[in-house]
Amino acid sequence: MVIEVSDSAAAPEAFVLPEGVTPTLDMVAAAAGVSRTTASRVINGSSHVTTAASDAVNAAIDRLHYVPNRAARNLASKRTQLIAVVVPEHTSDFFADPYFGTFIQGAALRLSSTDYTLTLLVASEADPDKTRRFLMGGNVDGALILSHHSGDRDYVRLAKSLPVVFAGKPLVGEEESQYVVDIDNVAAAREATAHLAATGRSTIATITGSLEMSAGRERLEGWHQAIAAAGLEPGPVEEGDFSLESGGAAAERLIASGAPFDALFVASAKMAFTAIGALKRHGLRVPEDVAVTTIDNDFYARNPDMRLTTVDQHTALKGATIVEVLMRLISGETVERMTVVPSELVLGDSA
Amino acid sequence: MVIEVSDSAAAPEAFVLPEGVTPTLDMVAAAAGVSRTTASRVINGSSHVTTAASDAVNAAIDRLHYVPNRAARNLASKRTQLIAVVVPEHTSDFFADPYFGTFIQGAALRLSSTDYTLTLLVASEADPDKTRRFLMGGNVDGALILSHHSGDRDYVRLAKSLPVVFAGKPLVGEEESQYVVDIDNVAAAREATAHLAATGRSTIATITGSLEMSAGRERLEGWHQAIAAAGLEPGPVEEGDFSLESGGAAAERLIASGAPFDALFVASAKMAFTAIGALKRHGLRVPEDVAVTTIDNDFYARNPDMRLTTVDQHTALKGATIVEVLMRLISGETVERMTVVPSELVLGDSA
DNA sequence: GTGAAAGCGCTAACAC
DNA sequence: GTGTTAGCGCTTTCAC
Repeated sequence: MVIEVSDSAAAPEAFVLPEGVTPTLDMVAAAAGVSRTTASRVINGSSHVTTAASDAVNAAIDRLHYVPNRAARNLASKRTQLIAVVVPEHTSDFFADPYFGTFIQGAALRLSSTDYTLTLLVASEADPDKTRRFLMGGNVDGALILSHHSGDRDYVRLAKSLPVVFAGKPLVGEEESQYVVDIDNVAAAREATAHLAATGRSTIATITGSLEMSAGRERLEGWHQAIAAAGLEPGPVEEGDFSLESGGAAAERLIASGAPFDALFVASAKMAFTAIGALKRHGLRVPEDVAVTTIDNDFYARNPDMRLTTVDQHTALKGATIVEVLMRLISGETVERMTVVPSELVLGDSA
Repeated sequence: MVIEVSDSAAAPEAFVLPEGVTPTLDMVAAAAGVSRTTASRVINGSSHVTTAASDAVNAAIDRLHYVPNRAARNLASKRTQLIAVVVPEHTSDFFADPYFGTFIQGAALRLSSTDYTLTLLVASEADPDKTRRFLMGGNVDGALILSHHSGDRDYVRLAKSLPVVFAGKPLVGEEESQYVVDIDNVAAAREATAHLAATGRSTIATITGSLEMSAGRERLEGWHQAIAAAGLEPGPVEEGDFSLESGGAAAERLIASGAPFDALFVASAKMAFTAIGALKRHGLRVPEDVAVTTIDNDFYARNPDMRLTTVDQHTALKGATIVEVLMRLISGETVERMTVVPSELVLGDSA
């Protein structure tokens, strides 16, 4: 093609990559025989371009292996194409938790089908302002907050000047001013507890998550609701904090209290894992003596020793959904404040 | 300074943020009474600026809450301040693995003390070229490859046009042309196995990792070396693939084979976890009947049922180190092809 | 439908 | 040590 270049016009250079030179939009335009504007239009999928021109540009792009320069594009368009996933710094455990990875996977995968790029922002506790400055400084088009702790208040404020979506409800009120993606914690706990009642258990205890977090409180509420719906009396309650250790510790207290129970709803699989260990150490068989259900279908729930009967909260889907919501927000669409991700009971061997 | 502004020159506006207007470098310069260049110099920490000017600029920055625009900065400087962490798409398990999160944590934390931003790039298997284009298109200053599989060959090639560091050796040869950060797998396996020999065990079996991966092969080699050093005969060998299930399956085969053994080195804690489950199911006590050591001090090794005697490979440190190496590479320093991250034996209850 | 011209906010020679 | 002058590569009015 264009092998016989006459002396006259045409720019042979436009067709040959001068080795090591990154092609620019202008080169593409030249090679396609159109103006830079038209080339830009084609790249950005604008209509109002003849198919002829469009084809020529695309051909040139392929030929030159053209890749748009993000910095230039962002500068001119005043968009960054970057969205931040903000994670808390401290909890060393947080990163090792399968929840983190799975969530990120869902988010990254959803994002990879767009022009957006995900950046992981570790919220420095030593210098919280650094994170805020980065977010507010026009470095990102939006943010996903993947934390649940005290500092959340700051992010709620941040939401006033930047599209922000929370994975799970932040503690503080102001429900009206924040976007949240989460499962229905009350319903999930209700379902897990109802399963225990449905299988004939009469005294259902619970180990709660941190009651400082809405997930903890809501799951406790779900437990209450299911018990009431089944016409039972609430069994003993022990408070955990969603950590691995707290599950076993709470189970120990439950046993030590002497209050009898033949079923147990634990607010998370991570806690259920150690709670069951404690039950076994005390000679209680699961599910024969104590049937156990929980929430999260992660490693702890699928562990080889015993597959738990649990509520799968589709963490990867949650990650994808939160991205979805953020994208809508960024593009100016109207979005529900609360987006509920479906969850479902998965039967295992613990109940 | 410049408090008494006369009617004449000076721009009072420079001191007041016109509400909702993002301050630019020019505004900072104006407010500080210097040229844009000087302001830029101060921001970029260049020397050759009087402290007076420097102070004035910094004061203006604080007053205006100035944050540099990354796009503009990147465009002008031809740097992106972005480094990509490339992870494989497929292995859904990969993300849920504590290794992933812990590694990312280390990398992100190290990076947060720099001006660089980390972006997570999920290598699409459907369209591998997309990942390559993104990386080659001048979108990032460097890349960390956190995969170990077949596709690695592509990244090795990529390393020719972009600073790239691998977490763990890619399979393919060409050791001379790639930067790698890893523990000494041979030494780690040797140490874990030597511990078994040192505690008086005489027949040490092993469950290997995938022998398609250098980590798998090297750990097997370490096992061999330790056994030879102890003057023992090699025990039975079963091949796993680093997956959770493969550990249990390999242990079953080991038992089924009838070959006796009183110790077992498993190439990863993840596999050791299920392998021990299998041993127990067959009435073998750990460590009484079979002493077990492994590699990785993650959740699987610290599980509440039994803390394993294992080699901690300091995954977070590895993440930080790999960033360190990449940063050096980017800044043009000479770096060793291979950087070894220290590892150490941690005693538990399994051996 | 297409192009010309004007920047986006910053860094980097190059003079002074 | 500091300012002036050009762009970086792209999007985007605004005419045509």
